Amino acid sequence: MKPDALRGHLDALLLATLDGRQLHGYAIIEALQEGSGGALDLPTGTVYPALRRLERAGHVVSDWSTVGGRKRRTYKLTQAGQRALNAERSAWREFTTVIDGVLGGGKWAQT
Amino acid sequence: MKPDALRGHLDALLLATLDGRQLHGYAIIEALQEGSGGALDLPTGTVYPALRRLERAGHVVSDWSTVGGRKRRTYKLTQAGQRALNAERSAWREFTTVIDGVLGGGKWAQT
DNA sequence: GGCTATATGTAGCGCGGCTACTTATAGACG
DNA sequence: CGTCTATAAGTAGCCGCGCTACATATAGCC
Repeated sequence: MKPDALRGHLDALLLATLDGRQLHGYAIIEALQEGSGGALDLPTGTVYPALRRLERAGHVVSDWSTVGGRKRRTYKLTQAGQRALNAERSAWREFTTVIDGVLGGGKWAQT
Repeated sequence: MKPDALRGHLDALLLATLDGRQLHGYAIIEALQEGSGGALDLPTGTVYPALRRLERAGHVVSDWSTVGGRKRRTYKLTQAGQRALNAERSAWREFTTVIDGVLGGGKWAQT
């Protein structure tokens, strides 16, 4: 998976991963690995700044906790984040429809 | 359609647009508009540099012609470009499968 | 002590799509 | 003729964001 492909879709992935549950950053990375069958292995330098952006945007909120001596910053969606997730999902659907149409429609399109 | 979403997928769109026919840059932009139902309206500052990148990469070749007093640079796929298009198509399929899985798999995934 | 896993974070790079602009011709309209 | 639109190609430079490469810290195992 070329890295550029994620551009503009990372927020959707993070919001979707937090949908209905609260996770800390490290767990989000693992959840993304699992949920993608190993295809997504996002570096911390990608995920942590992205989470802070989402928090600044008001899409998620975070709480600190300590589990087994290790500090965790646990994130969960806000209402605005839930709305943003819905928007991201429909934007994704529209996006794939458009690209699919162009990629497939070259030769064997019938009107 | 947010501009970032295209990142990393523009080459696929251009190659697919040139699949089985030869077009000049301006016509490619129009073909993309048509083929996407108006959703894609790429600025020339996006398309022309991208075509030159594809030519440097050996995926397309261009020929100059003059039609109605206007200069046209007409592009067509090379064999390498055709192969690249196939690769882009399967990469796209894989990409959408992965993202679809994460975006959809949040709550109602069953194993 | 050293290694791995867990956990969070930052500085700075690099690239590619976009904005804004330039150049040029044909044709329509008044 | 002057102006406007459509057609056609191009460049300079901005900007955002995912990535690389670090730094930091604790728990647990050998």
